[in-house]
Amino acid sequence: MAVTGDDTAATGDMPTYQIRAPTAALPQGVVMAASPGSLHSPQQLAEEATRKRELRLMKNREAAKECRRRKKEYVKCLESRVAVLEVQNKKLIEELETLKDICSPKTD
DNA sequence: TCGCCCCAACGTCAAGAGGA
DNA sequence: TCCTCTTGACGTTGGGGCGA
Repeated sequence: MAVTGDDTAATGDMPTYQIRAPTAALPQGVVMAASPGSLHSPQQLAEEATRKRELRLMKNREAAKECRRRKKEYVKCLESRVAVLEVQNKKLIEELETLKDICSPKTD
């Protein structure tokens, strides 16, 4: 997998959401087409067209699943970063208040 | 128990990006 | 220019919660 989101979670740069994965092997059950030169009759052509469509749908089905998986991962990463930044922000506000107390002149 | 709503996951289509 | 991949959009489906 080319997406390396975990190492940047909640710290530095956002992971690249859209990174192309190297083309994986065909899903199970997919059979490569016969060579086009071996097709002649309209029926054979129709079968070939159907087979190509089914192959395309199968690939896109898998691609959509993977795309959603990456998106969920990305969103989780963003959420955890938000959580970290909120804690950080809270600490800084507290620190600021402390410094204000220290530096402000006493008015008794 | 039933009908309704909400949500997550899915399959498909279409458009755009990028490589050959 | 063609082909493949990626992803947003949309409709469908199944499961869980909730009130009548």
